[in-house]
This record gives sequence, structure tokens and C-alpha cells, in this order.
Amino acid sequence: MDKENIRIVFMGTSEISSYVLEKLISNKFNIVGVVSQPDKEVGRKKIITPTPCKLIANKYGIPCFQPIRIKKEFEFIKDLNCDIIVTFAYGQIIPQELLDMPSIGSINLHGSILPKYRGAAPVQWALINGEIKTGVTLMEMTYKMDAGRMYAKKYVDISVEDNATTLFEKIKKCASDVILEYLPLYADGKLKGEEQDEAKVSFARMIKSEDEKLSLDYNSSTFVNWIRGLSDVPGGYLLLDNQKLIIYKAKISDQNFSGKIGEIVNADKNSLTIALKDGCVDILELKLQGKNRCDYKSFVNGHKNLKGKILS
RNA sequence: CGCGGAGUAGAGCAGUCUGGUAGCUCGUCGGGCCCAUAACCCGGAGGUCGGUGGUUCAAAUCCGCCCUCCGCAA
Repeated sequence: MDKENIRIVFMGTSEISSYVLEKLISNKFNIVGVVSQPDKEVGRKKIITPTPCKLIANKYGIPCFQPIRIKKEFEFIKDLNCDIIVTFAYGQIIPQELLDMPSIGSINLHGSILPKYRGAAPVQWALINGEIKTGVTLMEMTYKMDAGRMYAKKYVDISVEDNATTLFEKIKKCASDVILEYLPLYADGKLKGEEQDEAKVSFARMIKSEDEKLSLDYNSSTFVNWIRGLSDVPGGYLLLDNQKLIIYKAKISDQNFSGKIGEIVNADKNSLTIALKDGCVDILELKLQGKNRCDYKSFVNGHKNLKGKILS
């Protein structure tokens, strides 16, 4: 089947979904409709901000639907007479009746190599758990989250320099490669797929606001991995003199100062180092509540008497 | 008008309460020392103190309004 003749509905919300959406459009796939989360109030000023996917839909004149509850509000998709629904980071559970609507089927791009890391935050959890590779899985959508047959997988390497921002960049490029390559094959029924091994399933739950408070009980590598998984947004933090100190970038220290857990054991032009139970961590980029993000040298420069303070 | 913090040299900060010549550290530039250096020493450049109106002999500082950034709440 020529891809121009396949009627596709794309469901997505975030920036990474919008990247994939635009790739599909520029590669001549026939997107007949976009479904995205409702526009939300953003920031202190509560400015109503359109989702990135909506912006792409508008740019290309594709109708965009933003139901508050897709579970109850999806009849409009019938009128689109679509053949395939493609979802990527949409953000709502899609009812079975809607999944069954397209003539060919409904598929999802997921930011991990399934069956590992089913759920809302696979990219973050891969970093937090210190994985050295992850990837994208193209799969059948079922009502049970991320549990359907797997049609294609593509791996990406995770470097020690990666954080959530950079890994999302890799994942979105990988996801667009996967969908551009496999969508035509799927449409022609050439992908037989593979069941997920339920014994190997793991979950990547949503990151909660409590998770942003870094724990001093972590060992140094876990501590650094949490920072990688939380950066650049929302960022993990500790408290310094009861003020939020967001840490964007850190690494396991080469040096081994002795000190109490959470103590700033060095603060000079060479490093800003805190002690943990199994070693030390150098803080590289940070932001104090009310201030701007800066590197550790600038921070140390303007804040005297840091050494010996205890972070909590 | 949701609550709070902040805006001073390229960067991070002090000075504001108590008005009186613009300050610290880092960076940068020049010089010196050294086998050498991101180390050390000497010197220089760089700021209409977020904007605007007011009070005053005099405003970074006190008062009014506005803009921007950040944390919280949503």
C-alpha cells in the first residue's frame, strides 16, 4: 500500500512526539488528524500554552483534537476513517473501543526496549538505574499499558554524559527512525510481532515531585544517576540552610575527602564536593532557590564559608 | 492583583536597614616568576547599580509605578 493512501491519526503531546509527528508529515505520510492533551496553564503567569503537537498540527493545517478525557470523548475519530492510529507520549489511557476503530490497527512508540520499563517515564528510569543502553519499541496498543505485541526495536547507547534532556533527544530521533521504517511494513501486514515475556516485565512509574528531593542514603553512583534522570527538568535538589539547592549535573569525585554524609567537604575553584556514605560527589551545575543556574565555580565564588555545611 | 526571593563590570556575590567618591572573588588583558603550569606575584581595562517618576544639597541606598528572572502554590 502506498503510504499516501494510509490514513493515519497521530496521538501525542510532548516535544518529542511533535518531532516524530513532523518527521511523518515531511516524509509524506498522510496524517488526517492529531490528538493531543488539552492546552495547559504554564508557569507563574498561567499562560495558556498549546502543546508542541498541536503547534505542528496547526503548522500543517491538520485538524487537532484535545479531549479532556479520551476515554469518554473519541467519537470524532470515527469521522476521520483512519486506517492506523500511531501514538507516542500522548499521556492518556486510550479506550479499547478507540483502539479497535482503525481498519488496520493501533500502534505505539515506547521509549524503552520492552518488556523493560513499561509505563510513563522509561527514559528517566533507565538513567536512574544506570543503564548503558535503552531504545525504542514499536508495539501494538492494548488496553493494558505497554503490554502489546512488539513489532520492532531499535537500541540507543546511553553515555555517562547523558541526562534526561539529551537522552530524550536520542530517543526522539530513534523513534522517528523506527516509525518511518516500520510503519509501511506494518500497514502491509508484514510485521508478525512478538509477545512480551511477562516474566521479564519491569515498570517505570511516573516521576513524582517527592522524587525530586535527592536522598543522602543513596550511594554515590545512584545519587549521580538520579541527578541525570531528573535533569534538566525538573532537577533534583537538596536543602542548603533550608533553601532549595537544585543540582543539575554532578559526577562521582576522583578525590576522597572524609566527612559526614551530606557535608560539603570541599568548596574551591577545583571542586564543590559533598560526602556520601561510600564516597564523594562533585557538584558541577546547580541553582539556589531564587537564583539562576550556574556552574560550581561561580557558585563557590559568591558563597563563602560553604565548606563544612551540611546539606539535607 | 495567589505567596516569597532576586536584578550592582563577562560570571558569582557584598554594599541598601543607618543616603555622602562603586567594592570582593573569579574571568579577561598586559607584565613578572618558573623546566613548566590550570599554581604564585605585580599592573590594567571593564559598571548611566533593571527601567521610570518622586523626596533630598546629595540616591545603588528612602517612596511610587513598571519590566525581567527564580523558588513555591496551581
